[in-house]
Amino acid sequence: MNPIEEIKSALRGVIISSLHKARAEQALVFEEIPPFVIEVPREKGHGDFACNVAMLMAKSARRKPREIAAIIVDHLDREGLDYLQQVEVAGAGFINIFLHPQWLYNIPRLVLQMKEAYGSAPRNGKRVQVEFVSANPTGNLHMGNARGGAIGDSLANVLHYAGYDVKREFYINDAGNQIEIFAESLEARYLQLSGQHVPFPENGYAGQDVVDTVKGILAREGDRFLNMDSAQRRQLLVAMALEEKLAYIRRTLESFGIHYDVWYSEKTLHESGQVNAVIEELRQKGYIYEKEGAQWFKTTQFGDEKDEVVIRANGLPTYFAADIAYHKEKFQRGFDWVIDVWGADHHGHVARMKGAMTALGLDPAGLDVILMQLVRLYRGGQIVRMSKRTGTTVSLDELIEEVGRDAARFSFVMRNPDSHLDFDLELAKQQSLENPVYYVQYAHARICSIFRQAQAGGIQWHPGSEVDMSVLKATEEIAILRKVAEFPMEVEISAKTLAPHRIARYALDLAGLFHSYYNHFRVLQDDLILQQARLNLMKVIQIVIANALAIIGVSAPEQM
RNA sequence: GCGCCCGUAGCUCAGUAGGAUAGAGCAACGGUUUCCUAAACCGUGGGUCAGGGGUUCGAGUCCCUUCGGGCGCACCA
Repeated sequence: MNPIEEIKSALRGVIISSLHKARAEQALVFEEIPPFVIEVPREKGHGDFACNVAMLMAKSARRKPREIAAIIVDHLDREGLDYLQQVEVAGAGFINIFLHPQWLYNIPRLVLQMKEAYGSAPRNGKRVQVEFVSANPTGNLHMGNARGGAIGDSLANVLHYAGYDVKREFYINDAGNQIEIFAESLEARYLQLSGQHVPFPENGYAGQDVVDTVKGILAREGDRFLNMDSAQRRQLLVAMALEEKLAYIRRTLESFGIHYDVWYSEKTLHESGQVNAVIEELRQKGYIYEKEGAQWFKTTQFGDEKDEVVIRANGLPTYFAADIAYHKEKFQRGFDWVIDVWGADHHGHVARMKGAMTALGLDPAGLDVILMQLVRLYRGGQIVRMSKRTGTTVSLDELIEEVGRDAARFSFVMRNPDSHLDFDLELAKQQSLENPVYYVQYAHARICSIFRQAQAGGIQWHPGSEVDMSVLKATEEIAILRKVAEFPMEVEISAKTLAPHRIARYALDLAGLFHSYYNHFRVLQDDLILQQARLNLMKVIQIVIANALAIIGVSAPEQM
């Protein structure tokens, strides 16, 4: 149920039949109707909806746009559409359509019926997987992971709302070169903390968190690893450390409001032979060759600048090889649509991955990658350097502790993933106007307060159909109803364009309309009919704000 | 050097799949409380949409180019 889309499609139908009628009467000559839009004009004076078809047809119909528009208006079947109030030709040839406000008075009933489901589309039967964060389990979660987590989780929420069957997945990089280095780092720290003078690996994980992990292991396990051979020692150390790191990652993300359906281990892809199998498949299709002892995948055939190694000269597969197997496996699991949320530093990987899918006979259009630009962290205007290796970073758990989950999530989701984000901790934690999350939450809390007041005053609220909404005649009230009507469309566009930040913007807009309204109109007042209608209006705003906040992953407090 | 992303008000950012007179918040200045929460509201000032060219009836939006910033260009992930 999408009120705006319904009206738009009705308008579209009426305009198309008007065009056909005009042609039948030889008032207009054209071959076919170009794809045109019915849109919501920015200017209120331009009507509730506007159509650009006349301008698009001008060339082929060899008439001036305004003439065509006038012909369309003349042939319009005004009886064919409810609520039609006025249609006029304007500007360069726009058809501006004004509707009777009556079309909005049914919206509250719909919202009150659907409640938390308002804005959602019927299940469409499509399965989509969103993989996000997938941080290396070798260190703390950083700001990039926080942004990816907020965006990925909200996107999953939006897609669910838009009718998809959504699964959230975390890919655990528990194999490969980084894990080797991690193991070496752990071993070095273990030996050092046991009093031995051994060098720390040049590219090792130098962060304090690794030291802490090893201290914990020493406390629990003692020095029993000292007498083992190095390979066994590393294996045991890394197994324990990974378990600890994963527990930390899971715990932190849960406290950020993120719950995964699947934690997928890279290691299992290697152990099950799927990585080797997919390389074999590519080899048989002629995409693999050997050079300097390594196995190369001809990614240049898919537009890459250079070919890519999949099996190193030492016989070990690269990350890319495992990722190919992983993505193949995703589609084997039956997902119609696979979405990855990656940091912008991985952008070079996208074309390769899609190329690999093409090579395997999979449709690369089934894969979408959201590349989010990196986060630059500030504290009171001073840049905070992020480095996983040196450990001088603010981790996600520290962010939640300092800024709070709601403010952090809202700040991340509010921004377009494409934007280079300057995140200032001081601003984000201010419970002030700098911080839009409170503005939205406050709208929700204020409405709750109105209902508490009503109850305390013995005012009965009658939700639903028996209330006459048409007493809401103020332009502010019409504007709110209209905004509320747009919510399902907003969800749909957000899902289609993979842009959850639109929901945050929408919530801000609606909260703004509410606050302004609140300061100019009284809900609880003597005119009982108006009071009931306004209570309904308030309830509707409350529901929509709560739904929007739920998508963003932010709480909707009843009191602030 | 090559590729991707970004450049919109003093600051942080929107800009609805190319539409009509480019918006919001903050900051600045001036107002609003006997009234459902002042974490709010109202008003004022503030723009060569980085520069240039092109496509189009119409460009912040698409193409080319210059400049500036970020990120990639490993037998790392």
